[in-house]
Amino acid sequence: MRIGELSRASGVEVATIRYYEKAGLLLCPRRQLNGYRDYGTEHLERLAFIRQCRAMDMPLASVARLLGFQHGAPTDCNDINKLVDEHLSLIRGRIENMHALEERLMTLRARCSEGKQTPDCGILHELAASARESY
Amino acid sequence: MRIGELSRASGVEVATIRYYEKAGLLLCPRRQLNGYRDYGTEHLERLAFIRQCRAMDMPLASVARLLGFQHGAPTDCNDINKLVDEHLSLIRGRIENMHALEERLMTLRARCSEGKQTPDCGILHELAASARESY
DNA sequence: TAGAAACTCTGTAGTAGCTTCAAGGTCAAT
DNA sequence: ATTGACCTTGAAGCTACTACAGAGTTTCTA
Repeated sequence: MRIGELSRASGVEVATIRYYEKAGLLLCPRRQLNGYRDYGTEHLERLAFIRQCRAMDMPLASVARLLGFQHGAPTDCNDINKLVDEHLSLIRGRIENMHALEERLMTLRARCSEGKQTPDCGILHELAASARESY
Repeated sequence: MRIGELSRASGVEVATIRYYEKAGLLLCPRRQLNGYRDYGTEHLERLAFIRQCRAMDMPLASVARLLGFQHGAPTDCNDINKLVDEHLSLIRGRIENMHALEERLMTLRARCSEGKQTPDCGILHELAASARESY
């Protein structure tokens, strides 16, 4: 399978596949006589695995660790649980942040209505005021 | 005021202040005889304004536009409202994503319990399975 | 069979928003 | 005199790609 086919099968862009190879996440495939990369189903599996992890916004370093667990010698899998737990709290932290942000933006947005001029814009005034309060 | 003092007053790191200057967000301050940057309160104000915007995760390009509105000629402020509205929907989109992610991670996490070995880890199996389903 | 289109290769640079580093100059206190 | 804290610049590193340049290969179409 050439890289374009792998790309279509996996839904991962060609350039990204090469990037993963360089980053050590995807094993180097053998080459055809013309130098083209020649992938097998094991590459597709691995790439799809990476895609699943990335869809959950895991950093590539974590994906690499999971791949290590998957293909390495059997170990206690507490580290895997921990990795997922930590990622979960990261996401939850972000959600909290985003909610606070949403609140802040809604309040801010309510400060200005249509048809005003910039010197009277409640948004700019609010931002400037809270800036002054911050120091 | 030297850069370290401005940094302490604003809560923005020295290197970041210089970065903002290079990026054109912060006006170049005059220099002392020894070449040190010499800031006034107007810089502190502006920097604090930037910090407020960044705390709401606005991209620097948007911050630059807001600064332009703040210090430029008076205009209709619909563009400001629009900028905030768009940022708000961006944040809301992210929140939705994050919630879906949280769900997915919780389900994933529930697949494995303590004291297992990697070949029996439900997390790895689940990830591999959904990878296989994806192509 | 010629030529165009689609594919592949490598290496490099660009993106956002910083952070860190290297190598040096300045200044106050000991 | 020297230590330590501060300042200067420019360049590189970070994440995870994406885009481009310039070249070679394969495949389709006229």
